[in-house]
Amino acid sequence: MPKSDQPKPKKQYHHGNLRQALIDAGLELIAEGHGAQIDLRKVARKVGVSHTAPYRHFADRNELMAAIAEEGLRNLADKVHRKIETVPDDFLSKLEAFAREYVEFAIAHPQLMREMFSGINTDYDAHPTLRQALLYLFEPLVSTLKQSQAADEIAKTEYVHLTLIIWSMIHGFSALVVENYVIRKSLQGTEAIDNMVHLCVQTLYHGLARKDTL
Amino acid sequence: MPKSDQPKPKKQYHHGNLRQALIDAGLELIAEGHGAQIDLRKVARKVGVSHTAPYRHFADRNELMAAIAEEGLRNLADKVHRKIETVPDDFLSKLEAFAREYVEFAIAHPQLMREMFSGINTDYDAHPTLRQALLYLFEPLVSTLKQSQAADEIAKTEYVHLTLIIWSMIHGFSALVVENYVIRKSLQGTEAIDNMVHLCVQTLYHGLARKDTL
DNA sequence: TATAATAAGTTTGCGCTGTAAACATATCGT
DNA sequence: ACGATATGTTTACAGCGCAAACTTATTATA
Repeated sequence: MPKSDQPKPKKQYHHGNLRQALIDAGLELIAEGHGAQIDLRKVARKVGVSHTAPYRHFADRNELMAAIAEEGLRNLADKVHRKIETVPDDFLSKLEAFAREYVEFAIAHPQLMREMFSGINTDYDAHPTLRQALLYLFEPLVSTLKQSQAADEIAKTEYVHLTLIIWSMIHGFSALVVENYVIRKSLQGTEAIDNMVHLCVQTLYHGLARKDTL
Repeated sequence: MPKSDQPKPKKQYHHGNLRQALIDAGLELIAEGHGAQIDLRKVARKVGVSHTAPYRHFADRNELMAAIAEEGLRNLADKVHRKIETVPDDFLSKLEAFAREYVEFAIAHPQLMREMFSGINTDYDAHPTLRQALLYLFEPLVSTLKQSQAADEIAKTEYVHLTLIIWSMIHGFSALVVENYVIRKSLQGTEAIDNMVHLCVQTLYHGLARKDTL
C-alpha cells in the first residue's frame, strides 16, 4: 500500500500524501517485528523524510500510534467482514467465524494487536473515526445477535452487554495468546489454538443460549 | 514497603537490598500514575542510587519491568486468595469471587495491570518464579474447578482448558475496562462494572455447567 | 500573472533515556 | 590480613521526542 491518490485526504504536495505513507510505514515496521518500540524517527526514515516531518500531520508520537492502531482495527474489521459473509446465517456459525478471525489476526499480527489495545491512545471520544471503526468491527456480530434474540435463541439482555461479554472472551483469549501466557505446554501449533477457540465459542454459546434475561 | 531485612534474599550490603527497593519504587511510581513510561533512571533516583546501579541487579530495563510485573502478579494473587477463602465453598461463589477480585484489582491498578500483561517480559520459561506466581494465582480456582468436576457439576474438559476459558473472559473484560474500551456510555461508576462482571460469570457458569465434555 | 499567505518539509538544538566501560569501594572467603 | 568479588558511581555516547527557526512548494487573490 504505497502512497495512494484517492479522492479523500490531502492534495498533491511535496510528498504525495505523507500522512497515509507514515501510517503504512508504521504498520510495516510493526509487521517486520520492530515491536511496539516504534519511534517517530524510524518511521520518518522509512518514508524518506526528515524526522520532524511527521509533526506536520500528527501532534505527537501518540497521535501517530493512534492512527496506526485505528488502521489496524479497520484491517481486522475488514478481515472479519469478509469471512463472516461466507458462513451460514445462524448465530453459532457467525460467532465462531468472528472468534476465529479475531484470534487469527491476533496471532498473525501480535505486535500490532498489542499496539491497538495498549491504551492511552483510546481517547475514542476525541477521535470519532476510532469509534466508527469499532462499530464497523462489531456490526456483523451485533446484527446476528439481534436476529438471534428475536428468534428467542439467546438471552434478551441488552445487546451492548452481550457484545461486551463476547468481546471479553475472544479478546481475552487473543491477548493471552499474544502475550505468550498460553500454550508452551499444550500441543502448540494452530491445532491447539483452534481447539481452544472452539471451546470458548461453545462456552459463550451455551452460556448465552437462554430464553430469559441473564 | 521499604527496604525489608527478611531472611531470604540478599545480605546487608551498601544499600540494604537494592533489588527489592527498586521493585518497590517501580510499583510506587506506577501507582502514582507515572504510567507505563517508567524509566530506569526515575526508579534509581527514587531509591537514591545512581542511575546505573540497577544494572547490578537487572540485566536491562526489561528485566526490572518483568520483576515488577511479577510482584504485581503476586499482589493480585494474594488479594484473590484472601477473598476467596471467605466465600461459600461452591463453584459459582468461588468463580464470582475470583472474577470480582481480578477486575477490582485491574481497576485499582490499571497501569500496573497493563505492565503485567504487556508482553516481551513473559518469558516465563526462563523465569520459573513467574510461572510459580501464575500457578499460585490460579490455585484456588483450579481447586474448586476440580471439585466441581468431580461432583458432575461442570464439563469434564481438561481443567487446564477450562481455566484458560475462564481466565480469557475475566482477563479480557479487565483489559477492555483498563483500556477504556468499555463504559463511556453505560451507567459508569462501579455499579455498571459489577453488573457486567456478574453477566460474565453467569455466562461462564452456564456455559461450563454441563455433564459431558465440551 | 505576479505576489502575499500558508501549508509542507528541513535544520538545529535541547533534555531525556538506555546502556556500555572504566573506576571506586565495601564485603566476604581464605 | 588480603585478594577476590559483589556492589555502586562516574563518564560517555547514540538515539529518542519535541520545540523553534528556517526553507520551499502550493494556493489564493489582486
